[in-house]
Amino acid sequence: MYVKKIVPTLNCGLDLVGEVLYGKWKIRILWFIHQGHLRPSELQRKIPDITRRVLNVQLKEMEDHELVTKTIYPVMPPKVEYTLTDFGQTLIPLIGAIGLWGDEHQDRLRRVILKHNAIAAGKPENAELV
Amino acid sequence: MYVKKIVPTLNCGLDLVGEVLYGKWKIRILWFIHQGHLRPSELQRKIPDITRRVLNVQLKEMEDHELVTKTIYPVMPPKVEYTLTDFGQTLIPLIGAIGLWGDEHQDRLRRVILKHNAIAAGKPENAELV
DNA sequence: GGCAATACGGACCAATTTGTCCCTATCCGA
DNA sequence: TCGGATAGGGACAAATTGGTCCGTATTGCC
Repeated sequence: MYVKKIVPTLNCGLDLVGEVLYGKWKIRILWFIHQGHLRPSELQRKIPDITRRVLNVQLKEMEDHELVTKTIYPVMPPKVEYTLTDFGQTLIPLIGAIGLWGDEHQDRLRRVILKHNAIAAGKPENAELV
Repeated sequence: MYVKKIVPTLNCGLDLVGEVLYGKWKIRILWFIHQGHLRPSELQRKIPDITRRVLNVQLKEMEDHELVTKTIYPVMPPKVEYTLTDFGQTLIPLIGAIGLWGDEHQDRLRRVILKHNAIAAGKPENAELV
C-alpha cells in the first residue's frame, strides 16, 4: 500500500472531506452501494471503466475510513457484500445533491470540460466549436 | 499544459462534477473567493500550503470551466481579481454543505484518516491509539 | 541602486493515483 | 477436464497531479 510522504493539510472540514472522498470513483461507488449494488462484481458491472484492482483498493480505503462495512460470506464461490455504515449513510444526501447539480448542468459542464481539454491540447480554435 | 491521454468518463452528473471539482485545492479556492478573497496574493495567504504556481494552474482551469472570471487591472503593481461566475455561484450551497458535514464530523474524520494512514504504513497496532 | 510587492509561466522533477499483468483458490456445469 | 463465476492481491508501469526552481516585468520606497 502506498504510504504518503507529504502529510495532508487537515485544517478545516473541507480538507477532511477531501481526504476521504478523493478518489476517482469513490463517490460513484458509494452511490451505487446506496442503490443496493452491494457485491464487487455488481459494482464493476455498474462502473465498467474501473478495474477490479482499483475497485478493491478504493473499497478498502473507504472501509478504513468507516464509510462502508465489508461482509465476507464463507461460501463457495466467494460472496462479499459492502454496505454503508451509519457514518457513510450521512454522506448520501450530499452525494445526491452533487449528482443533482451535475445532472441539472450537464450540458454546460460537458461543453466547458471539452473546451478546456481543447485549450489544454493547444487547439483553442476548436474551443468555440464544441 | 498537460493533455489527457485517457478520455474521462462523462456519463452521469457525478462524473461531470468530478471533472471540474477535482483538484487538491479547488473547493477551498472557490470558498475563499466566495468569502471575498479575490486576489491571488490574498488567496495564497489564506491557503499557505498551496504554491503560487499551482494556484495559478487551478484558477486557470476553473476559468476555463466558467466557474470564475479573471479581471486584470492595467495598473502597476499588477492587480488581478477573480470572482465567481453565476455558474460558480450555484456551487456555493453545495460546498457549504460539504464543509459543514466535514466540520460536524471532524473528530471522527481526523481519527479515521490517521488510522488509515497508520494501516497503510504497516503499523496497524498504532491504529488503535490515534 | 537594491529590495519588496504584484503577477505570469516554462522546464523539469516528485508524489500520488490509477491501471495492467499475472497468479491464487474453489465450486459448478457443460 | 476445461471454462467461467466469485474474490484477492503482489509487482510493476503509466497517467495525472502537484511542486520546485528559475526567469520575466513594473513601480515605489529607502
